[in-house]
Amino acid sequence: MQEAILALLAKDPAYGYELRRRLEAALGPAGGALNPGHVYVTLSRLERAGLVRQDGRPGRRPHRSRDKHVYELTPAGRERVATWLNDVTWAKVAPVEFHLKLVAAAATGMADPAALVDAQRLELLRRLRELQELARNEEEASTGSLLIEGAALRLQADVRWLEACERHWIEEGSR
Amino acid sequence: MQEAILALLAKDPAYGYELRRRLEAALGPAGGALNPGHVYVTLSRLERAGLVRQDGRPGRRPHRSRDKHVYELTPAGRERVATWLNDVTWAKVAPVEFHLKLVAAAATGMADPAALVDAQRLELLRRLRELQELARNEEEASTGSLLIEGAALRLQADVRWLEACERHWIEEGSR
DNA sequence: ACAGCCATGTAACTTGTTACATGATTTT
DNA sequence: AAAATCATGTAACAAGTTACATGGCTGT
Repeated sequence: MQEAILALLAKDPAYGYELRRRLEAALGPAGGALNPGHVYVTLSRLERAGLVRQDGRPGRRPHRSRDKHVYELTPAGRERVATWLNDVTWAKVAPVEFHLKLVAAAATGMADPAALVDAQRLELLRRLRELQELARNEEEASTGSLLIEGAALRLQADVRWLEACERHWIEEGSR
Repeated sequence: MQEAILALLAKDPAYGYELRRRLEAALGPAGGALNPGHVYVTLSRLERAGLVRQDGRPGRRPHRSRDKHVYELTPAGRERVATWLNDVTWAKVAPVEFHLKLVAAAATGMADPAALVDAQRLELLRRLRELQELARNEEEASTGSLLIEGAALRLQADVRWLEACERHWIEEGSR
């Protein structure tokens, strides 16, 4: 979130409500809803951290500008964006949670691993269809559709992984 | 984390340090290190929430048991585990962050999208090799190797997605 | 005796998240 | 005039994370 807002401000100064709109636009329909309060919380924290400041020029805009609080990056903020852009960190991608579920199900007998895999696959396929639906309403080569494709590729990988889980846990179970 | 600890306790009662070991064992080398303090923080929060309680039988173990705090699930905790097992929620999987980087790079000129994609691909391929290395040291059909495969499949999907990013942002840029 | 692992915890901080309150402006 | 949208924020809590402090036990 912090980086997202800094990135948007790197383009040009803006006030909170618009940041929220821009963020939703940048993420497209795959991004999901966004609590409006969150933006302001984040902005004030960024301000406290000295990465962002309130634009000093008040009363500048003649039209619909009453008490909008326009924020802009400080030099420190700009540097942070630059660092972020060049940082190749990639969030951990192991599907840890479901893996734990299978382990727990097998160890406790509280659920059947095969049933878990089945239910999960149905859910993932449902999500894939949902994404296809979203893609259909999105312009062909928009940045939003690119993000949708990223999500879809991962989901497909997860579906393939579920097959591996099945082989592992079912064949294990039937031995 | 909370669910992870509850899941482990569903198998049988345990004390903090052992939970940590079991968790690392369940996740295998792909899970990454785990701050020991975290387990205790989580346990005390779970206790406050009434999902976990300290085993009432003290001095039970004749051997190396001095002041180990053994925790077990409460009925509420057990129910929570059951709910968790049957919940097909799947964490959002869109590669949002890198997408934002590309948008920001293109909009601000602070970085070259093509360079970002290249650097990122190198990093992902490096991680893939790392995973292969881990898999080699792991038993053939262990649960740990299954998790590694899940991570690898996602990484491969991400690499393919980077190619889509390239097509999108590079061809866009050269027009 | 000493190193190293076993074992537990607390204080402090960061981030995400929600619920709620407030009021201006625009549209119908 | 009412409803919807624009716009800003605060209080409070939940969860992850780290740094640090403490002391017992075990093998050499």
